[in-house]
Amino acid sequence: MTALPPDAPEADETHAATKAAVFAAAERLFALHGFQNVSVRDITAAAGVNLASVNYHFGSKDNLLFAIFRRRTGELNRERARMLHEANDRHGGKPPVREILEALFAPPLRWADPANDRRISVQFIIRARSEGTAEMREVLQNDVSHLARFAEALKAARPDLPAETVYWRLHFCLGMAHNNRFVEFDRLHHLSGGATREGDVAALLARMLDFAEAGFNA
Amino acid sequence: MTALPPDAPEADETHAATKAAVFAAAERLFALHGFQNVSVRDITAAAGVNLASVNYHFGSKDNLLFAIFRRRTGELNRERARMLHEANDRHGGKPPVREILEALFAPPLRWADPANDRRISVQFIIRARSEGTAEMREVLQNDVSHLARFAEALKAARPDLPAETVYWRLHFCLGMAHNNRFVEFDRLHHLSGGATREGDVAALLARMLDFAEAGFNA
DNA sequence: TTCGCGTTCAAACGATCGTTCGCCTGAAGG
DNA sequence: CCTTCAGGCGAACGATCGTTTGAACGCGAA
Repeated sequence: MTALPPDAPEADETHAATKAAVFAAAERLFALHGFQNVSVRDITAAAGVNLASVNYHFGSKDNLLFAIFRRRTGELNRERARMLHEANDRHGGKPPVREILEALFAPPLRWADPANDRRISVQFIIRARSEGTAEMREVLQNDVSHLARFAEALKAARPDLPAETVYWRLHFCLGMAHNNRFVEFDRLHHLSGGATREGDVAALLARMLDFAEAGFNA
Repeated sequence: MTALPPDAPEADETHAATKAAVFAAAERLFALHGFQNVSVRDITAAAGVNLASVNYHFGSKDNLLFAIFRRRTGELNRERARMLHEANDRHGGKPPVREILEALFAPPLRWADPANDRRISVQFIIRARSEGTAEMREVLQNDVSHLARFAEALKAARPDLPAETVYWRLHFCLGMAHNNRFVEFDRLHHLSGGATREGDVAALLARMLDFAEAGFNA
């Protein structure tokens, strides 16, 4: 019997608590230990469900990772686009550089707040970007079309800059954003002798915007 | 076997060509596909040696990764320290921010030059930072003491800035440096429609320094 | 009740992994 | 000559992996 799992496309709000438990446990374990270092048995054990649940509800371990990545990146991109849209409305379609970069930096930073239950999702996304399988590059292509709106907004905010300069500086900003991992925070905390704390996300956002805005307007 | 002139820059005690072949093949495969995605059989097949060679010459697969990481990070840190030392000599012990950051950015960028045979080593280091095992954190601790010299130099160049601000901005600069992966370059190239090329490392270094210097002096 | 169906369960399968074992080669040293 | 031994070789071991199987369970509908 080739029983295919009932794959509801987006609104998979089925009554199966097992699927949600697997999803949550997998996201957490992947974010903490990496995709390859977490086995299906680890996931199902942490979720308190049967071993076969992963393949039943998601088809395969790769599909599970893909499903988590697709949902979280979709949520993140939507929130970024919403903030960019609001900045457009506030400034008649031509927001300044700082507010464009704020729409890029603020969503993942707010998620990374220790009081936010999405804190683990940011770590998952950042880690998935590094260990991305070839299957996830198609989502990254969609991510490119999403970033294009930020590039256009930045080019409109600084029409005097060459386009390739805008692209490179957007690349530098993305590097800053993707570097906000637990490991890097720990190293920074150890380097500074405890002077730096990432707990205050509002202060960290201001620091990032100060740095990135000045760099972009160099 | 008589001691033949070691054209390979490895400073190993043995004269076994097999060990060097394993080292080179493993570094290349790890950099391209990641640590977990490369098996010992892949390495030995690419090196044209026997399967048992890895465990004979390096003890284990983890030790092999560790040996490559230790050598490459040592070389990179030494070159960075040398450039920082030269900048100190040029400016009487108080070099400006831009030259400090150049000592941080230039070595891995020069290695990443397409004409440089160390190009793959930079990709290995960057990838190893992301997938680092717990065994490699001790090397990262040594890396912290290495970065401390850059932090001190930056604090001396900008004594008006709070120390924690210097640490955070150094963290941002490291994020910029660690983001120079093939995947990110490809995405940037695709986003800009081909307007950005990373081939000219001198131009890229200038772009990074323009951005980072302005951000640091914000 | 009986049936159908979605879901969960224990158990195993086949593949791949890192590692180890025993044996063979070939040159150095007496 | 024989001995020694580091290095290379094929073959296998034990473990773990993702996945599949077939039966059992729970429950609404007929």
